[in-house]
Amino acid sequence: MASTFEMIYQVVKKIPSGKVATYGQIALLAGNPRWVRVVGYALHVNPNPNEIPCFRVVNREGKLSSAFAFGGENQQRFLLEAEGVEFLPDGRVDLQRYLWNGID
DNA sequence: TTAATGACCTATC
DNA sequence: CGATAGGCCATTA
Repeated sequence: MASTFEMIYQVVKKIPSGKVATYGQIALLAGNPRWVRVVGYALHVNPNPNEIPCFRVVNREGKLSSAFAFGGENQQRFLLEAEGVEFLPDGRVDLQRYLWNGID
């Protein structure tokens, strides 16, 4: 079924390793830039956490939301660091270098 | 069917 | 520069 969630999941799964994407970027790549709310909701339900790396999805500041119920916020940082993503002293991801361009 | 909520973003004061 | 309000879409009650 080609629902909005499916496209969102597709984009999230398309995020290459060692890169991060913002909700707005995903929404834009999914088809509509106003799905930022839906993206958050889609990742909230997260039916396939093993296929959908929600830890690679960050907000506009490069930080993850407080409701990260995947295993803890440390888990997100740990996974991203394991992929080679650097973190700023503020606890945010260096979007300037690790933000996904939308191109594989 | 209407109303309310949400892992957001942008604009305005 | 910091905080507040509004808006968009889909899902749930």
